[in-house]
Amino acid sequence: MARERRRRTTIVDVADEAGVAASTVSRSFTNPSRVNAATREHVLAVAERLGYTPNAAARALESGRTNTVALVLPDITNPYFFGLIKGAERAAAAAGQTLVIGDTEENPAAEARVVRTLGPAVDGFVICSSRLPDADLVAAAQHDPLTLVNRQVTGLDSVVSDYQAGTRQIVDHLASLGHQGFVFLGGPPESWSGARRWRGLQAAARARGMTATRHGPYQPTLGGGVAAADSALASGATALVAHNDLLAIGVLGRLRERGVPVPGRVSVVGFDDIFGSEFCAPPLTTLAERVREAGGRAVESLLMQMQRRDSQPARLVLPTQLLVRASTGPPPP
Amino acid sequence: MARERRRRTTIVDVADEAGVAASTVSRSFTNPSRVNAATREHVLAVAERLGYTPNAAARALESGRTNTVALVLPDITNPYFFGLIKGAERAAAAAGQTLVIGDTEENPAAEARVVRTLGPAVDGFVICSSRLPDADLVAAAQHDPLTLVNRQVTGLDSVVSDYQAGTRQIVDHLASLGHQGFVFLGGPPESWSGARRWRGLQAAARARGMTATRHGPYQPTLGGGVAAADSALASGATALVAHNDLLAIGVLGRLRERGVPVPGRVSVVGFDDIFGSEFCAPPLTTLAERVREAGGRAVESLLMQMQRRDSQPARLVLPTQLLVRASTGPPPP
DNA sequence: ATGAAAGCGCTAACAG
DNA sequence: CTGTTAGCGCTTTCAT
Repeated sequence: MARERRRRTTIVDVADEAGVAASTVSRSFTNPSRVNAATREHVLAVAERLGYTPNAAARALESGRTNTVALVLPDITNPYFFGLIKGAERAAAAAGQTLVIGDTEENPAAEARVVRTLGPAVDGFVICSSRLPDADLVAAAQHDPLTLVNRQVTGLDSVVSDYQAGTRQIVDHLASLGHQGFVFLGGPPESWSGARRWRGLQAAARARGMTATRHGPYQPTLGGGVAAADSALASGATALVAHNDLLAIGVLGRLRERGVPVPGRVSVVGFDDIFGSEFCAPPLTTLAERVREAGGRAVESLLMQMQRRDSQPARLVLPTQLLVRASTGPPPP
Repeated sequence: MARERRRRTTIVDVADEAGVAASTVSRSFTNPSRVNAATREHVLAVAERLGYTPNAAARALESGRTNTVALVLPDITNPYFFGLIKGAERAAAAAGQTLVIGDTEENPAAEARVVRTLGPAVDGFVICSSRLPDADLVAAAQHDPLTLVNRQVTGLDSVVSDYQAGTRQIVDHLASLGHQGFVFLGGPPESWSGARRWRGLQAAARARGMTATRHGPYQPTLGGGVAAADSALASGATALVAHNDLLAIGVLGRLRERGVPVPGRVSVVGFDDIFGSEFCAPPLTTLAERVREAGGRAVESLLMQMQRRDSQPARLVLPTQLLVRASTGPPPP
């Protein structure tokens, strides 16, 4: 069965059919104010009738603007990023931009490659949880507008969560329940946000006179929860704060497996409020970030940056919110 | 603080620096066989030194190929699509293609718009769970290569799951536990896969001499589970098969809220094996689809289709697998 | 094997 | 307000 493909309608086809010059058609689309309203209406009608769609590649070639922004992140399937992606996608769509997503597989080399190859094809980058050294990020920003999420680098735009306040909320919560200390189940050592979380927890614990011990690093996955739970249990801790919800849910699973009551014997706190943390067993107490907003704001900041070039870098810090669910309670007597 | 941007290196820069013509540089990249090996090596070295990256837009303009494929789906944040996205992304990357994702917000008009505007910018489409009528899909395929996921239309490439076998597995499982019938909690009436699922369940039930009743339609979300659970409970059913896991998990939540033991009083089965279905309470028995493979195969089928144009449409049917977890058991005595 | 030249579809001066 | 004229960076004949 033959599937033929029609040649796509170009601006010239529309111009001929409408009896005007190609540039008038172009202006009718991109610069409506500089064309007679009646002419424009006619052109648009003809374009519509012919099924004309501007060719993005051609437009990009001339104007240099691709109307495409790239969202680069370590792993699309990590539920932490879902909201981020959606937020970025919405913001991009609202601004008439196409969003391409680059998955770096948690790999710095792949990340560098993605940024390099996508460079000429996009107007700018939103890079999340980058694994690249500061210098590389600064260098990349030389070529293309750039906004970081979950990372701050001097001179670059960024959107991060307020871990200082957030970790204090967690520690206050545990303290108010009567816990004397907690174990932090650490994630990857290179994780920028992991470091911030731990630092915040330490500071808040110190201020409260609580003990804070770090275990790990563990894989920030469900599977990582097994070792993390066992280690924490052996330490006799009454409260566990996990690097993220994925790990926390894994910990919960392991504890159930070992018949350890939560929160009767240990309380568990996570970070992120990912999909699933409300219906795992027991529902997880966690520090929610405004990930969706972060994604949206990052794109907006990027677009803004493209408008007025030389300005102060925008550093956004988003508030966090502690969701107290069923995985935390008083320590055992 | 001024952030300057360097002009990007072009093919001409490389040509000048290497002392050859631009066309030779071009050939060195895209047609290695038609250039002297030594020249090519030299050109490549110079390109590397200058940090040259081909401009995709310019390349697309001339060649017509954009090396970009679009993945169009109703909702990026729906966990059902995570694996699909990842699979598609991997397959695209492996083939040197960029993947852009179009979110249609479950909206046929938005879907049509996405397909139309993305058309000239991509080499082809993978459209998942399309809400568009067959005719529109066929029309779209006139312009661009197209592969459908979760949908079959005569003459078009498609990748779907084997619901016939899958639903039989579900029904056999329930029968083997001693259930005499079940209630199907339906999703959106327009859902192609929902219709297939129900049809398969009915057929399998008939073959087994079981009763199958459809309730709904319900929103295929966690929230939809409230009404679905209440309605099913009122009917006195001993087993519920939900339109998808999202709904099933919502049902589980509602049942717990009402103090109904699962599977003691009712068994619950879902579809999809989404993230979370293994750690909800109780872990969900569900029919797993090979979503990741589906995404990958769809992209591959698309790429294949772009090579040899007029051929038989490829219709792929992927096997499913019943994951028996803790939400199903014998009916109450 | 390589170079010169002609566009791809569109936008952006520059005239008129 | 609109048409003409150059290209954007690259690929692709067509010569050499």
